[in-house]
Amino acid sequence: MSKPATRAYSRHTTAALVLLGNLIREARTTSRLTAGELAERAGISRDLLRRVERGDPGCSIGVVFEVATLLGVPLMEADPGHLALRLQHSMEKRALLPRAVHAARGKVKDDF
Amino acid sequence: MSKPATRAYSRHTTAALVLLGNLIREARTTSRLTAGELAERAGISRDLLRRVERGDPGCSIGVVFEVATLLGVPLMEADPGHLALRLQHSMEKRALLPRAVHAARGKVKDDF
DNA sequence: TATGAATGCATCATAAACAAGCCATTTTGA
DNA sequence: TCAAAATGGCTTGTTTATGATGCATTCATA
Repeated sequence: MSKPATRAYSRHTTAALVLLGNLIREARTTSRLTAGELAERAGISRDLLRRVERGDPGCSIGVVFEVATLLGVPLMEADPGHLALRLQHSMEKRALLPRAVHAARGKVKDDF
Repeated sequence: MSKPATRAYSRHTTAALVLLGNLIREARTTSRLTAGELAERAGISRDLLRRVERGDPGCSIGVVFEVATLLGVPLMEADPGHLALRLQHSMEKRALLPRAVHAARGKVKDDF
């Protein structure tokens, strides 16, 4: 009984997922690692790695990011090494932002 | 008995997750959307959105990416709009790559 | 400064991810 | 070519994420 995907994903989301999966697989083959080898290093099953490389939306984001990290596939950062810096800035910025948002009565940014 | 994260994540992975969560929350507050409103639009519970904004590694990557997409938070693409193009290139490239990797006997890219 | 609203955080039931194992098929390199 | 190895794709049982609910706390704004 294959689950009938109770959740819907936008085209953009699907594209991002599949792209990330492709990048991971490319990086793995470039590194000459078998699926079994990489799965073992990542501490996951070979089956799960297969889903990751496919861009399965149901995979845990932590697992996907960890595999990408193991292979050196860039995640959020535009230039490598800037992730930590961006995170720091983000944390500082957050301290300044309002902690709660009350329902907007006027116009809401709705153009998406 | 909540088992405390049987899985281990690297520092880099955690940073990327928290950063993405922060970006999502910043985008939400900037758009003046409450957690309940955004959760409803994303088709998820408010509780899950909270975990997403926290950078919980256990969240489905599809859910996280979908929320980010709803808010316009860039995912893989350096410049917006290039995701589809990158995906296309990736798919073409994949057709040329070897489909199986046999265990390397020589030296393996192991420097990570 | 009130006060209605938003958020944080528990708990519990349920749906879904995940691991393990197995076999068929494809691929690589000798 | 051919045999060993890698991959694809199931299935089953266990672990875990998720939704629903409720409540305490904090916040925004009138």
